[in-house]
Amino acid sequence: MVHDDLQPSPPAASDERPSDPRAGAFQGVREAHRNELAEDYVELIAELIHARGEARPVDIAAKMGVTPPSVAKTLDRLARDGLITRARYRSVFLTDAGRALAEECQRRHDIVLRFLLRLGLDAETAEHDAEGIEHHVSERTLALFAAFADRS
Amino acid sequence: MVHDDLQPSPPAASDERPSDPRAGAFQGVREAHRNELAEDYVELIAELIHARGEARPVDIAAKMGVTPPSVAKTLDRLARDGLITRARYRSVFLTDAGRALAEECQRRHDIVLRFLLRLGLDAETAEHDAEGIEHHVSERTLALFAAFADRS
DNA sequence: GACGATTATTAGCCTTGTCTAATATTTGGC
DNA sequence: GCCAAATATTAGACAAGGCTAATAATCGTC
Ligand SMILES: [Mn+2]
Ligand SMILES: [Mn+2]
Ligand SMILES: [Mn+2]
Ligand SMILES: [Mn+2]
Repeated sequence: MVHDDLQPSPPAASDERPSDPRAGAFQGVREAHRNELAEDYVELIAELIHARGEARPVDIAAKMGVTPPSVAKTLDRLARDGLITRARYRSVFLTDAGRALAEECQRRHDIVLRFLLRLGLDAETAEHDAEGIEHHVSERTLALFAAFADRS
Repeated sequence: MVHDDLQPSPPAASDERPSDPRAGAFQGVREAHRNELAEDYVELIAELIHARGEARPVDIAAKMGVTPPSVAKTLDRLARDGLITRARYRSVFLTDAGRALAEECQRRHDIVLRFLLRLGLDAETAEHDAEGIEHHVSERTLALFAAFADRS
């Protein structure tokens, strides 16, 4: 027996837990939530820079509905992750990676929003729901949303 | 000057931050995320009880894709919040409140899922996206989803 | 250019939600 | 009924993300 493996192990599957099919969906949601705050921040920062020429913590705090210290801590994480650059007491800038992410998020946000409006939702509810839904829409779903939003 | 108020304060608004209109959307998303895990758990517990007669931590862990200790800690919070009852080393039961929440979540999950399928999405992606989207769908949006899913 | 108001940061606290390692309990097979 | 395997719990670590209070820096105005 040259290489009698003896493991009746399930068909490989590197290092996951038993992984009920359902588990994959929940893991995907947790993954989305890990990226969510960064996505909303870079998107907002891009908008502030576009609208006012700069993104200041005080404005980020007002738009996000959190306190300035919460913004400071989050910005530190974004800088650590290479999405922004910042100097003490100065406004915030996007790195190339941050700008790329922001554009991707803006595109996705826009599609989801237009989709909800097209479905017949009022503007305020559409914006409210889009802010959460956008992070849980696969590329495949996004394509269907876009097609529906743009249908004649 | 009997009662010269001197506060040019904004039109009341109890105790919120300056609250850009946008901030409300983000606050709503944060609120949804605070309820999310409880919702997924009670929904899953209800399903396990229906399918197998009981909800055991080991099965919850497999379906959620997390470790048993994570389940244990979450179940403690659910018990603290009055959604389940449990005895050590025994399976888990829903309270009336937990059962009510589970039914509400099942209804919502089902509508979102049927909507995505109706839109043309494959089953696996639909289930994946629905697991996240369901927590960010207002009652108003849900009604539109249901109408679309059930349209002739 | 000094000074008060605004803005930013720091320090420190708290909860949630994940994990691993160790321990306790239950259960099924003999 | 015993014992090993399966299951559950506990202990403890850690990161994220929110907060308040205190401090530091900047800015606008005179
Ligand atoms: Mn968002
Ligand atoms: Mn879910
Ligand atoms: Mn669900
Ligand atoms: Mn979410």
